Amino acid sequence: MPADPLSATFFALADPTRRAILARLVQGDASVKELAQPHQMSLAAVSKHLKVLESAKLISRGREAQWRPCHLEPAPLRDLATWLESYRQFWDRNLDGLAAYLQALQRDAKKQGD
Amino acid sequence: MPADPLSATFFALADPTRRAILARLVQGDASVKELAQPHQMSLAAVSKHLKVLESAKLISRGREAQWRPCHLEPAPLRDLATWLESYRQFWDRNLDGLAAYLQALQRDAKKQGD
DNA sequence: TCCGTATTTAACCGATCGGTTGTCAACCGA
DNA sequence: TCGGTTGACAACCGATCGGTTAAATACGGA
Repeated sequence: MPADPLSATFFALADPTRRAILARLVQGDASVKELAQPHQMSLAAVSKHLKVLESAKLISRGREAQWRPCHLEPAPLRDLATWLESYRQFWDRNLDGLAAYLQALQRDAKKQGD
Repeated sequence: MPADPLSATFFALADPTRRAILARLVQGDASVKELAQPHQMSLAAVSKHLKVLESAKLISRGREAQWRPCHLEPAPLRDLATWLESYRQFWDRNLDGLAAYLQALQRDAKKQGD
């Protein structure tokens, strides 16, 4: 796993299985077995993916008896958004109407959150 | 290189050298030699990095005599922003004041663009 | 205490990564 | 036409990736 945090974040997200796990965790914490269920691979493989996500601090893990519930951590995603922001000016300059589109997306997200 | 576009984008960005190349390209197109100059590695290595960025469609390449100028392409970054948007609701719920912070960042970027 | 469930670890595997060196192709200018 | 510059390509290398199977660990319950 890469040393610098941003590389670790990008690396962790560069795998569909790991992104699917994150997407699942948006809906709430889950056990390893629960996270593994949709994927046709061994539990050990999923455990490895979780280790990658944890080392990138994208998830944290609790302890509940023999379960190790996974919890989504927003900080690295926020950092990623900050990194992306430094390019927004660039693509705003090149793609008209995108700003408005993203603002609309944000509005929708806000509404859903209410 | 990963098959699906989003994985390819994340993979390409999970390397500091490649991100540095992108950052340089924000300021304008550049030749391979020019892009290689700040990095202490062979030209061939940089050429490989450019191939990764190109296959992820993060850059495109022109032809000017024996030069192959590199050009930053915004589309994958825009797609990445769209992917991130689906998590904004999540971290907005968890980190107060972040939305305002990002909106301020956006405003600043807008101003700079004017 | 022994059993079952949940999860991690270890050892292994083929494929790929990120770098190297060496060679080759394309193009310009003298 | 020849030399110099720019860049790509191939072959190679050690390290790491993403998966496997098998064994070990941690915990609660009967």
